Amino acid sequence: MHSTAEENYIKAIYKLSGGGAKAVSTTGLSESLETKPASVSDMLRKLSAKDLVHYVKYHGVQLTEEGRRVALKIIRKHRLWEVFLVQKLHFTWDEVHEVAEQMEHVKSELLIQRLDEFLGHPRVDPHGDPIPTEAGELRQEEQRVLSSLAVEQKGVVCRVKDSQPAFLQYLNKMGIQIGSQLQVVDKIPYDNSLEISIDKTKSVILSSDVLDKIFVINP
Amino acid sequence: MHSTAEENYIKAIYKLSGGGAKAVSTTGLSESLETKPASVSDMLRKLSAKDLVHYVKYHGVQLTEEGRRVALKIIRKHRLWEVFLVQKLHFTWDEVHEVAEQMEHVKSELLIQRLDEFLGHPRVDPHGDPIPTEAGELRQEEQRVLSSLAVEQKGVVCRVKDSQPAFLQYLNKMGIQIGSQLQVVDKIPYDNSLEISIDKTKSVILSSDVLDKIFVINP
DNA sequence: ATAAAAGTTTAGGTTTGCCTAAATATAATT
DNA sequence: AATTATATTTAGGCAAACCTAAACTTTTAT
Repeated sequence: MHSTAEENYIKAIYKLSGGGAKAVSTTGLSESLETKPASVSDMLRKLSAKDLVHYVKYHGVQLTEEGRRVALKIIRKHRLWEVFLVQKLHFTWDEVHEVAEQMEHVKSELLIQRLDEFLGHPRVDPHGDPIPTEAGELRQEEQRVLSSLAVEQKGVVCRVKDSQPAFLQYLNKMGIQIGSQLQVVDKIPYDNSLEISIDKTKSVILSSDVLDKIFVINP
Repeated sequence: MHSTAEENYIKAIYKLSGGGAKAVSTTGLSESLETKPASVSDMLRKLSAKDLVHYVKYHGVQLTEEGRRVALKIIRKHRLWEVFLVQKLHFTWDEVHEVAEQMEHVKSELLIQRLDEFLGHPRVDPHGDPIPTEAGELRQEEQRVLSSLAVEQKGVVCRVKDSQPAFLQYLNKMGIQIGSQLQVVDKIPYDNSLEISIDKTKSVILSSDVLDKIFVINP
């Protein structure tokens, strides 16, 4: 098994490299992890010995296939815990990160399987980022603007375009958050507003201004 | 804040001393923590410097008031997570410990507050052990053997004495688990068996053997 | 093309938490 | 009371993960 420190390096490399694609610099990592470059060099040598990264001195690191697998596992755990914290314990978006950062290192396959089940196999975290599958795949969902849905069509909120407090508060009042299950009930042709049902419980009318700012994926 | 290792020592001292009462030996701790006695001596010096324990060389340790406070906080976290794992994620009694052992070290006041709320402020963990309050108090519920209840009396199952699979499966079949609400319906003097109603729905006859292994607290 | 600047690695050191082996204190036995 | 046995501590080391300072590469700018 890997140490917490190792896991944090792997995760940081994954993020900085944009999913394991490009190589990452020592300084970049040291800034991201808030450690000194010398410490990073140290750790990269160790990770390289474990074949979690390809490391060429003075020329940066990249994740190996195995490293990428490990990264996705950690990210899966992190995002599932974020969903738990927001949906079940009513944390706000800004409160979750620090705690999820700790929970992601708890070791138990069964725990994550059961948590995933308990949460209803969510596909995005509270920030709208996709949750890797158990198999370690990061399926990129096709995102659509809510305004583009036809009557009867469904979608799960995955992203909002406007992050101003006023807008977020409005969504909150409506009962809409990332992960909410929406369905178009009716279309009002006069002003292109839509009647939307939220989580199969209540329904509201949203103006086309608002509809243009909400993105959904297929349920 | 305290390290995971420190927290584990504090918890072990608490447990071995029976709640912080008596002093605990180096060897006792080393066995309980699966480390060598020399390592324990080492750590005790450190904990003593932090005033978490009273440590007199060659004569054992005891928790200070502060140490006891810390211990109860950890135990509270551990037991709340156990409740979560069993009640929400459907872990079995034997699967919870290892995982709760890791989760108890996650640092966040808010997390524990919210978890407690989410679980409905449970008073005992899945093994029937009491959960310390947020204030750090261990209210000791009076536990009674089920066999000691008179006709009409009620109780909530808080623990069972026998943890062999056969017995647990039997209870499961009967529909009895920790938290079940029981009431004595009738007494059969011939063999001291009792007719017990379970969660106000059905009722069964339990032999005195079984009755002696089930403990309840006042509802 | 070469010197200066920036980035990276190595060398040597620290702390935490563990280890073994040796020394010392306490307890048990004769 | 003296000796043996057991428990505990001290001394010296090791690995992980960090640090600073110095050495070395690569890049940039003259």
